[in-house]
Amino acid sequence: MNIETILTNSIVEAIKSLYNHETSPEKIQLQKTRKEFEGDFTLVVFPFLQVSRKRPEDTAQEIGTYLAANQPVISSFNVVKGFLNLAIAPGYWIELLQNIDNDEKWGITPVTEQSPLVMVEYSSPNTNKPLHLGHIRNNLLGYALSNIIAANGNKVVKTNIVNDRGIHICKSMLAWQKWGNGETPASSGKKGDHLIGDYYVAFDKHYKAELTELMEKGMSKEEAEAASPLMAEAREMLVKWEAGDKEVRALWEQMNNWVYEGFDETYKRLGVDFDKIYYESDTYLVGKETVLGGLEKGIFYRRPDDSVWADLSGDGLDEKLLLRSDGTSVYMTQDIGTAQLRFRDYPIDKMVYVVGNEQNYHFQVLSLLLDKLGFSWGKGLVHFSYGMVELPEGKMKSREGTVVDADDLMDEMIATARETSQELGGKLDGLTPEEAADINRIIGLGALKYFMLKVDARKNMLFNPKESIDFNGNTGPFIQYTYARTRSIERKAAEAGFSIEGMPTSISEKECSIIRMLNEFPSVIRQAGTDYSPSGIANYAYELAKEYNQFYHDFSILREEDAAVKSFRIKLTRNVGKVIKSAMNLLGIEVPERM
RNA sequence: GGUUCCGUAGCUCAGCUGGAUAGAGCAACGCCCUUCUAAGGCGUGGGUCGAGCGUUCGAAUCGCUCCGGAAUCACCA
Repeated sequence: MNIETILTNSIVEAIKSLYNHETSPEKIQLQKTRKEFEGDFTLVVFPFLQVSRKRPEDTAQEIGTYLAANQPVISSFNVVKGFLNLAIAPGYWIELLQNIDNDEKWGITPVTEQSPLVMVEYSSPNTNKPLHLGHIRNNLLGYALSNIIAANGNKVVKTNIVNDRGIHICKSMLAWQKWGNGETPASSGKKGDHLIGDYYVAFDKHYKAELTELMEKGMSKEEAEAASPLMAEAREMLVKWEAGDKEVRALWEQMNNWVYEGFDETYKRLGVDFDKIYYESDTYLVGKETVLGGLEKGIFYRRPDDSVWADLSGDGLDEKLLLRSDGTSVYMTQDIGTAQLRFRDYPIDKMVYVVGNEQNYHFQVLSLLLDKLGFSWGKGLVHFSYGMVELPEGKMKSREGTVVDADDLMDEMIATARETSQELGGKLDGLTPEEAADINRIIGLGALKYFMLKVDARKNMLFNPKESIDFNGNTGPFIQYTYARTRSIERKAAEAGFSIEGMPTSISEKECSIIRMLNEFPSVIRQAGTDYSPSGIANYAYELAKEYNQFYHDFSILREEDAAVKSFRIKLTRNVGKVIKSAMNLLGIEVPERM
């Protein structure tokens, strides 16, 4: 049984015995004792003053005396104002460490046949430009979230909806036809997604030039936009695409495939993956059917101009367009279609959408619409809404060239890790160039990933490419470094043929504190699964690493004379490593064996 | 204007189901490598937790009002 549960039960018992009053375990406020006080757990006694009818100090003293006499796990206690600090007997901590050591998957809830199925959608790129910094946050959050949900005993299906159709991709296609001279990823050496992105930019450049020209001839901006031949061509291409024009479709497929090859490379490098990918070109028609079905059932209504709408005023929202007057789909319709397909493919119990907070309203509406259409998980869908990544200059704007490209950023991170390794000197001696490169990759990406994941996902975050990423302090590399140390200790203990001989009779406060942290891990995972909070795991990993580094600095482990103490410390080290690795795995951050 | 979210140290962020003197890291300054990894450890300085009112034994945390910032309210996706 969990130590906190044991204490809580004893406290309930104490209150009953001392004051003849029944309390429920939820009312017991038990917290970690703060560093400046002595003890492991602290009971706040203020809530019991009413039943004890005594001063806070006296009440705490009474409860403490009772607990010390009746609960063998408690070795001593002290009272500060209304706070009862309880110290746990070393023997119990030692036993706890043993239990943790015996559990290979400490904190992870196994998945069974009966486990609910949670589908997590993330990434959701457009196929007209490469992934950027915002996508990185999305991908890392989505992947980490999937791991956390799985660790809480759910079946997880990771999914990606690719926005592969629409005017945006037509723009790239048109530009490529006009100015591409048949350029391919192979001929140019460019990644496919970057190649297509370049043509998207080229379209915009020519379009802008065209507008300027038209406006110089005296047109207003609106008139120029309407008259632009380039835009007209793009729209015409979209119409052809919708009509299934062979030539357009062939070009579309070829260009999209280039993009997918590029995306795959980026995803692989980022360390994220998907179980099932959906394409909007497959789902948008299904969405239209579903909406028309809803229209027949009277869930939606048709306006005189033939457009189809949902009236959500009963739910405190506005009316929402679902099909344009020309019968074509809008964004919402496509999401409904995607939901429909997914529901056919999987027995979904819960759906999680990892999408930026600019779409909060969209998902509020989607939830209501899906519910009205009869999807059991519609009402309970989770929009995991994350904040924007901002640059020192403000928001990223592709037109102004202030986007931070995902591939470039990863390159830079790895290069920085390499430079730092070299500066520190001797770090990667004795390794092959391949091994060293791999460690630099792990560290560089670890820094990036941890930086993105440690902050509360809901909040907008600031990313300063020059200053934000550091390798010291509260960073991924610090945690990785701590892990590498634990592995080094383990290796050396193994080389020395060290065997476990007995257990110490007393342990230091720092050691108690570390075990208390290891003991917390399952509830940290549970909490992160409840709040959908990767940052909770990240901050925990940092705290644990910091605690261990202090311990490492102050205590000798391998040079300890007493065999029992030594084996205890090695075991502690091993489990710190195990938990750090597990936490980092949940976040999708690799951890190096040495660095 | 309506709705939602955010405001904590110079900077980046924790802490938020109410609990002790509000914590880290970065940046600045000062110590510690003959020791299992110094990507480390120790120390110093730095705060009216946006403002005010309320709830109570107790508020960064809960409620209300205001001030600042962001997102959204499209026959765009």
